[in-house]
Amino acid sequence: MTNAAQIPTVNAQTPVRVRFCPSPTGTPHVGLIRTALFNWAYARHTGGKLIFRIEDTDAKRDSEESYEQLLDGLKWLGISWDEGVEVGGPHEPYRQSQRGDIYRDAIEKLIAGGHVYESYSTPDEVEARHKTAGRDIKLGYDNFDRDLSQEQIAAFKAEGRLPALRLRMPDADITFTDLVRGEITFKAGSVPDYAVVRPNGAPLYTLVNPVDDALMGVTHVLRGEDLLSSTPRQVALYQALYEVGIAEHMPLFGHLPYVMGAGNKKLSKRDPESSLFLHRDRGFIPEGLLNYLSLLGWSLSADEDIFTVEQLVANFDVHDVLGNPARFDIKKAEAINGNHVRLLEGSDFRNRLVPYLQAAGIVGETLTPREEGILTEAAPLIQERITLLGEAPEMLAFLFKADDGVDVADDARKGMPENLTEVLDAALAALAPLEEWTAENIQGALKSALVEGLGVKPRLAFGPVRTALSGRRISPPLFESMVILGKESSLTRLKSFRG
RNA sequence: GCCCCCAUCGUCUAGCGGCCUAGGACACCGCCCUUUCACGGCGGCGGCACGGGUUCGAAUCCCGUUGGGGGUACCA
Repeated sequence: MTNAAQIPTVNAQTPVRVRFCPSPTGTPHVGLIRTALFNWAYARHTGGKLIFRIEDTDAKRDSEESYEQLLDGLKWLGISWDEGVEVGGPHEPYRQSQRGDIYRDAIEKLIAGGHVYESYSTPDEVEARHKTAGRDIKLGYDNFDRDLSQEQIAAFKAEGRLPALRLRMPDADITFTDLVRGEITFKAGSVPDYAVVRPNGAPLYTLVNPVDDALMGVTHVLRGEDLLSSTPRQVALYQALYEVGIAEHMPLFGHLPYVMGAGNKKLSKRDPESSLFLHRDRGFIPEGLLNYLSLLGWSLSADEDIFTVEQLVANFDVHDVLGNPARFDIKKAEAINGNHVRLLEGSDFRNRLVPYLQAAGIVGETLTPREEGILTEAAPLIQERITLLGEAPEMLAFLFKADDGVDVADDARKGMPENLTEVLDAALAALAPLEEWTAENIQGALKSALVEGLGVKPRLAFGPVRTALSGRRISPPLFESMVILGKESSLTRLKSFRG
């Protein structure tokens, strides 16, 4: 490591190569997705490449199901990658569990170059040494095995002990310029030699992540702030990798702020709001969720909160990302989603409702022509009334049900006028003779019969009709709903509600 | 303990030395529109953590304090 040539760094001319490299543990977390989004946006903005790599080096925690969910989530959101799992690329394979030979080769080179050494101390022994010396065990590894003599090593081997491999950290400050935080320096000696290979030969994340980034030519490492403190170790490893011919340059690092949950803790996997799929199930649309997520640490301009992913790509630059943690605010996320729902083209909105209607059991797996028709007419009625697509089933169910299948919610029975029966009778009498069943005619007939005729306030006049037809206190616009239902159904429901 | 990061309305943010008596959005509270609920419109509430510098001038630069967060693994 002495007098070694300094590793060159990435400059503004270097074509951008970023990567998203999750470990497949658990269901996709919105913080993870935000990281994927920023990497993707930066790649698209700069005309660079996004590599999608899977860091499944911990067999105990990784799962195939989680891997599938990652793919599902990314595809749903439209976050595409240029190299990686499924699409292939020049650096296959892209799952670290399949790259064992590559790591073995890197390890051999690092050993040959004297950058890593065998460490026989067990964690318990390190802790014990700290305790007897009266030091805090939180100090971490004590570099005990750094300069073991050949005799000591032979003795450990004779005991049958297997060594972990540790990177020899340089005895100098480590400085790098973070893309979102600026220059950061870790003082010499503050980071102990760290393990890169387990005693059983399995490489650790600390090794494989930089090795793969180096091999894949990654230029910008954009990742969560939780990895900030491991950066000096990676910088040191990169230098070693350069010296043994594996790395060509030092990437630029950018640590994205945490996505916080309630209180002052980061949004936990156990926190339901962290689940990408929960949001999808509730009816977030990709446009809305992506818009909201990109607002966590970044902003388009001083006064625009609603924007498209095209605008994001056109304007996104990591240098503009803020370093402070952002709280995930579900209310704001929903409000932004509502804006995007309203922005949807009518037929697009209508079609996106189908899976939610199916999930709620309102319609079957394939819609009947009649259901298709109802949906087409009803969708425009609720597009500006909902913020989440998942609200549609409750609002539209009555249109798809049989006349005798309408349930009346408790709160819909409240607030009925004293003369409920009289109102219903008058409504029936006014509607029955209508020849042209249009919203205008229905409104006119009801208004003159109830509001003007009986002198009932609009709220009390139309409330009973709404409840009779929909069974709900809240519904799509009443007269238009009655048109969709048709005259016969409307009158039938009015009669049966009258009892 | 040590190391590192962060600090503008309740929340997300604009602000990169004078355009700031600090702008927008969400939330909240009024009013208007109105067949319910929404949408939309108008208005209100509400913030530069604190203390020192630097400067003619600081939310903006520097230092410190306080507060919060993360790391300190043979997890990632």
